[in-house]
Amino acid sequence: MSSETKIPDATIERVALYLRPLEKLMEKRNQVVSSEKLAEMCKVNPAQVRKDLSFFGGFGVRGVGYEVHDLLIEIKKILASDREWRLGIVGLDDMGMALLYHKNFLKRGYKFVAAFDSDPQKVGKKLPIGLVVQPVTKIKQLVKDLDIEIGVITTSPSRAQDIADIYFEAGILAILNFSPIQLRTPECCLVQNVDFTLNLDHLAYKLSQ
Amino acid sequence: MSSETKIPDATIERVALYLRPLEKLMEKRNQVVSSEKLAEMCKVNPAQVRKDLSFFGGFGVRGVGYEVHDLLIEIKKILASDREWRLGIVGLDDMGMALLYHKNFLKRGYKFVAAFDSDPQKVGKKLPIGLVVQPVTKIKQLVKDLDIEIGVITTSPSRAQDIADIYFEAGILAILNFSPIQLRTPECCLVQNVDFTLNLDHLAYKLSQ
DNA sequence: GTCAGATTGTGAATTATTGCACATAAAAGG
DNA sequence: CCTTTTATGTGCAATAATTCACAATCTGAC
Ligand SMILES: NC(=O)c1ccc[n+]([C@@H]2O[C@H](COP(=O)([O-])OP(=O)(O)OC[C@H]3O[C@@H](n4cnc5c(N)ncnc54)[C@H](O)[C@@H]3O)[C@@H](O)[C@H]2O)c1
Ligand SMILES: NC(=O)c1ccc[n+]([C@@H]2O[C@H](COP(=O)([O-])OP(=O)(O)OC[C@H]3O[C@@H](n4cnc5c(N)ncnc54)[C@H](O)[C@@H]3O)[C@@H](O)[C@H]2O)c1
Repeated sequence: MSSETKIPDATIERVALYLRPLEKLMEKRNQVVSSEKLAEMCKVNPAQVRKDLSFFGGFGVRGVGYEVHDLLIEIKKILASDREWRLGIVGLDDMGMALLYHKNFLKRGYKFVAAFDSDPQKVGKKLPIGLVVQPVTKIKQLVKDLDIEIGVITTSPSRAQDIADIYFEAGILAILNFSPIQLRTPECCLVQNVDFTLNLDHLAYKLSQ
Repeated sequence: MSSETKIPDATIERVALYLRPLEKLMEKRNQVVSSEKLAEMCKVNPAQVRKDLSFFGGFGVRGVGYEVHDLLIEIKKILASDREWRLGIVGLDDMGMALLYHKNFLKRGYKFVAAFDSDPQKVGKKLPIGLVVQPVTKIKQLVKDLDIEIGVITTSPSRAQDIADIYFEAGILAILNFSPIQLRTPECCLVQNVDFTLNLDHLAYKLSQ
C-alpha cells in the first residue's frame, strides 16, 4: 500500500499508541511481536494493527510477526519522532512546571529550549533543568534564534489567545494548548488541545449509564 | 429521536466539548446561540451540532436557535456532570499536585476528597486545599468511607498497575490514568488514559507532512 | 524437500459517522 | 393574517473506519 493514500487520523493516533508497548517489549528483550500480541497490549483489534502498519509498508514477516526493534524505528520514522523537536513553553505555574520538569519528553525527543512567563518575579530565575525564565516579550526573538517548532501554552485561559498570536507571528506552526479555550488560529497552523475535564466528563457519562 | 438509540462515542465527546463555548456565551450574556455559531466556536459542522443534540431531544427552537442557559443545563444533565463527582488521587509529585491545586475541576463538579502517596515524608502533610496526605494503605478504606467514584493515577509508571488494582479492589469503576502504561483492568471498569506525548507525536507527524 | 503451523497483508463486507438538503416551525414585519 | 426570514430536526446519501476472512508466504521439523 505504502505512501500517497490518505492516511486516516485515527491510524496516526494508534500508530503513536503502539510505541509504548514496543518500548516495553524492547526492555523485556522480546525480539519479535505478533499483531495479536501488540493488539492485546493496546486493546485494539489485531487486523487493525496490521492494516495501520500496512499503510506505511510491509514491516512484518508472514508466519513470524514484526521485529520489535525495527518496528519501533519505523514508527518513529513515520511519526517524524526519530529526531529532536524543540519546544517553547509559556506559563510557568504548576502545570507548566510539571511539564518542564518531566523527563520523559526528552526521552522521546521533545526538548524544552525556552520557558517564558510574564511574571517579573519569575523572569530571570534559573530553572533546575538549566533554562532561565524569559519574559514573554522575548518570545518572538527566541522562537527564531532557538528554532522553536512547537509552542506549548500553559498560561491562564485569559492570556492564552494573546500568547498563541505571538507564537504564530513568530512563525510557529504547531501549538499544544493546555488552557481550556478554543484558540483562533491561521489556516496553516496546527493546534492540539488538552483538556482533562473532557476525560472526566466522559467517565462521568459512562458511569451514569 | 430521544433515548435508547445507541449514541456514538464521538457524539459524547463533542457534546462535552460544547460546554466551554456555552460557558463563554453565558459570561458574555448571550441568551441564544445557533448551531452555526456554536459549530464555529468548536470547529465542527453545524449539522453535526444539531444531530448530536437531537440524540438527546429537541432543545432548540426553529428559526431561533438554542437557549444558552438551558442547553448548558441539558448537556450537563446528559453527561451526568450536573452533580458532584468525588475523586481520589494517588501520586503527589508535580503532576498530581498541579491537578489537586487546579480550581477548575471543582467548578465543574469534580472534587478531590482524598490524596494518597507512598512517600512517608509526604504522608500526614496538610495540603492548602484542606486535605491531609494519606498513605496508600488507606486507599481501600477511604474509597469506601468517602464514596470515591473516580480514581486518578499520577504515580510513576512502575506503580500505576498496583494502584489501579487497589482501586479496583476497593470497588472503583473509573480511572483517569496519567502514567504512560496500558492498565490491565476488569471488564466492568472504565479507564481514560492521558498521554501528552501522543499529542506531541501527532503534531510532529503533521508538521513533517 | 515437503508438509504443518504460524501469522502477515489486503480485498471485500460490515458497521459507523458525517454532512447535505429540505420539510418544518417559529418570529418579525408589514 | 399573510409573507419572508431564519434556523432547527432528520431522512438519506456519501464517506470513512473497522473487522472479517483468506490467500500468500515464511519457518522449522522431519
Ligand atoms: N509531569 C508531566 O508533565 C507528566 C506528563 C505526562 C505524564 N506524566 C506522568 O504522570 C506521572 C507523574 O508525573 P510527575 O511529573 O508527577 O512525576 P515525575 O515522575 O515526572 O517526577 C516528579 C518529580 O520527581 C523528580 N523525579 C523523577 N524521577 C525521580 C526519581 N527516580 N527519584 C527522585 N526524584 C525523581 C522529577 O525531577 C520531578 O521533579 C508519571 O507516571 C508520569 O509519567 C507526567
Ligand atoms: N493544573 C492543572 O491540573 C490543569 C488542568 C487542566 C488545565 N489546566 C490549565 O493549564 C493552565 C495553567 O494551569 P496551572 O495549574 O499552571 O495554573 P492555575 O491557573 O490552575 O493556577 C496555578 C497556581 O496559581 C494559583 N492561582 C490560581 N489562580 C490564581 C490567581 N487568580 N491569583 C493567584 N494565584 C492563583 C493556584 O492556586 C495554583 O497554585 C490554565 O489555563 C489551566 O486552566 C491546568
